[in-house]
Amino acid sequence: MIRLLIADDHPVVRAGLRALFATEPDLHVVGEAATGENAVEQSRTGVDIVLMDLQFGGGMQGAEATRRIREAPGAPHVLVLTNYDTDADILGAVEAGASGYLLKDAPPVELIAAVRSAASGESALAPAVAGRLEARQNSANEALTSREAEVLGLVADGRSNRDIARTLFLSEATVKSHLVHIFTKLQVSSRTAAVASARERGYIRPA
Amino acid sequence: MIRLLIADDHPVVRAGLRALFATEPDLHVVGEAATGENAVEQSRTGVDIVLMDLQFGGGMQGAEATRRIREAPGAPHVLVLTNYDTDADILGAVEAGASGYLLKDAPPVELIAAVRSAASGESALAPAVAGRLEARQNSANEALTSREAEVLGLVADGRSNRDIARTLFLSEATVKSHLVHIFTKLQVSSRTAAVASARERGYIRPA
DNA sequence: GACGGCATCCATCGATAGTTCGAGGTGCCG
DNA sequence: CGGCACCTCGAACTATCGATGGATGCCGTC
Repeated sequence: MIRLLIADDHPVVRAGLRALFATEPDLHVVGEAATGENAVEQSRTGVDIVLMDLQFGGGMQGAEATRRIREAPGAPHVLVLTNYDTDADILGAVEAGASGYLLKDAPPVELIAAVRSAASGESALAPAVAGRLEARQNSANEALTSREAEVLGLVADGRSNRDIARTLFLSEATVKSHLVHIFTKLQVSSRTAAVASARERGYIRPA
Repeated sequence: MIRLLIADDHPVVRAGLRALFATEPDLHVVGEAATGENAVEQSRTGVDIVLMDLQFGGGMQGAEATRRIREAPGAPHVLVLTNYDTDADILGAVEAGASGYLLKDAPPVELIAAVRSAASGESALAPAVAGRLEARQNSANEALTSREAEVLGLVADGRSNRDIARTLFLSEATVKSHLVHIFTKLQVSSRTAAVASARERGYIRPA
């Protein structure tokens, strides 16, 4: 018997997961949480698996909640279930101690299988997700330095090179220099393409 | 008796909606569609309300599907049910002929109420959404034309003016002209700033 | 039908961004 | 200490962008 805790701020999604697991005799949904804080609390009450959404309307986010849940001794496994497969999200979740990462549009069969493997201690990464993680490892050399990320962040806000230079107390030449490195690492050739690429890869917050 | 068609590419969400409406004796889910195309087909089979997601994994998107559904004589009402409340999405859905616009994190009660009002021909906009629409009307002077939005979308993907020109079969000069109008309306002075501003205002998809 | 308003289209020219070299300074690590 | 990675800057050059100004056609109004 596997006891499940569902943590998602969407009532509809919670109902869907509940309905889905109702068809499996050995899976029992023993709790629902609509916030990250609530999920952490309920995870202490004797559950085997936490199904965790990464996005919550407000307050603690899924990654942080996952970290807190995993801190406790004998903590349940956390299976992250989210909409997006951006690298930043995935990496954040895995670093926080998630045993698996699934997308919400995954077929039910896959979802149920993932719960069972997580319960037996195995890692369960959706194939598409696993591929991305691997790709990221292979191209880890193209990670931006903190200074480059800082510059890129300002570029994403629509600031000009001169403007960025003044903000960071640099010469315009230095800003351009950083940009050249950014372009190379992201394999693009303009600032707007760099921003687009960075968004895709999850280097920049979506909104 | 109200017959419902659920159109969403997430199995979990479909199950959740089904479970949710199962508690209401007068609401009957008579079909599910996982694609926009499928939703259009099934809408002809005698349903009263279509619950439509805007985002689909591939193929026809929700707005286009809504438009096609509403084209038919005696077409069912379409209730858009989505994750985001960006202006672009809302306006697109309403223009396509949606009777209502709800967010997926809305409480079930609100959702069920919306279905009933839509069935009786009323318009059902979530309060938060209605506010945004009104705000948009007030500042309607800065609304982008469809051509401008098209250009801006390509700019946000990091494409160059020449590239955009070729894609839209225009001269580069025309693309620049559209950009000038976009800049004026958004009160910015560079393409990256335009993209940043458009994101803030919800003219562009978050991810 | 003359009119203004608007969306779409185009061309020229100064301003900005990006390239390509160069180089000096720092801090870290084996 | 000698590499190495990172941050910093300059200067000259080219490509692209953005500003300015003008053209067309469509639509609704009076």
